[in-house]
Amino acid sequence: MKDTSKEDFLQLEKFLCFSVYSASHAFNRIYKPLLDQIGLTYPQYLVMVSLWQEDDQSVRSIGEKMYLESSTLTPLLKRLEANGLVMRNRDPNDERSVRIRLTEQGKALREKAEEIPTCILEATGLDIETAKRLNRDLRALRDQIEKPRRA
Amino acid sequence: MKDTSKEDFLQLEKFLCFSVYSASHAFNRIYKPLLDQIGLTYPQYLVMVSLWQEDDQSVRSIGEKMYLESSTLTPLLKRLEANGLVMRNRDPNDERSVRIRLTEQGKALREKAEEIPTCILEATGLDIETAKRLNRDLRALRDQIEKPRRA
DNA sequence: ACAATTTATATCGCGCACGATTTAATTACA
DNA sequence: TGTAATTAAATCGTGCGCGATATAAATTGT
Repeated sequence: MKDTSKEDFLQLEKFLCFSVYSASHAFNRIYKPLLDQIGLTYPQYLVMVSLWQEDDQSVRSIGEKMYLESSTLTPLLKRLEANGLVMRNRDPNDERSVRIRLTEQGKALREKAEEIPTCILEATGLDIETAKRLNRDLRALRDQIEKPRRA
Repeated sequence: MKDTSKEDFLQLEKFLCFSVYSASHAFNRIYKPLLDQIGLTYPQYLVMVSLWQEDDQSVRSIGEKMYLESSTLTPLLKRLEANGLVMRNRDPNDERSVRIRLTEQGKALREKAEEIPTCILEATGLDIETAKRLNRDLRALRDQIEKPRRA
């Protein structure tokens, strides 16, 4: 047998972390042409999805949901603000926190964005069941990894 | 029912792309403390894994395996070179391409890196079977998405 | 009330990651 | 053979993503 277990272990394709890494980039790439049409980047789109689901969130709240630091979100949100999609205002009840609210334009963008997920699911070639299972397993994996970080 | 199908659709957690996105970051984060010890970043580590598996590759070859552009790899490989882990030399048979070869130091690093995957698998809390299935499904997903891009 | 601590966001530097473009070498083919 | 087309890397600009640090506001403990 040519593949000893050690050699076997070193194959990139055997690394779960690489499959996740490359699948993540692959998603980024199919989303790009669709998101270009509505002027969003992929992370910006995910933030908008979160805001469409629940408007008027603090930076902190968005960060917790997206697993991102303020050092990532602050500039991203400023870009969304510069593009007229959100407003950033200090919370009068707690001047430390900044509330992010959708502008009318930001709300309106939802309509255009709504058809995107269907296009994507099509491109993945997945049946609903596999997609659901993958989603469930990946969430569990992420939560397991993040658990000690949030404790 | 409070969740209409449209509202339901907008939940971030229902987005497979977000699960992949956040799982990818999660992996990055657990690898970091381990990779810090051997002076590699996560993408650098993946390139090194590829080189440990097969030394003396062209930039192009690495790019195809990792799904990365030369605009990403060139600076990354220069950093590996600056750290004394690889050598970059034009291929005498085809001056267009650059061959990447491990230095002795780069080869030696493999020993230290070999224990990492075990630590990681432990942190994921996955049983082998689930890990294998996830890996298989994600590769299939990635390949399906990349297929039209490589055709 | 007030000093010490905690919390929320922002800033900075570094390293990806990509698209668009450039440069140089090779190949195709008229 | 010589010119056009293709190929391989590199360069540049933009936007993440994070750790370390800074700043300012709120909370805690006395």
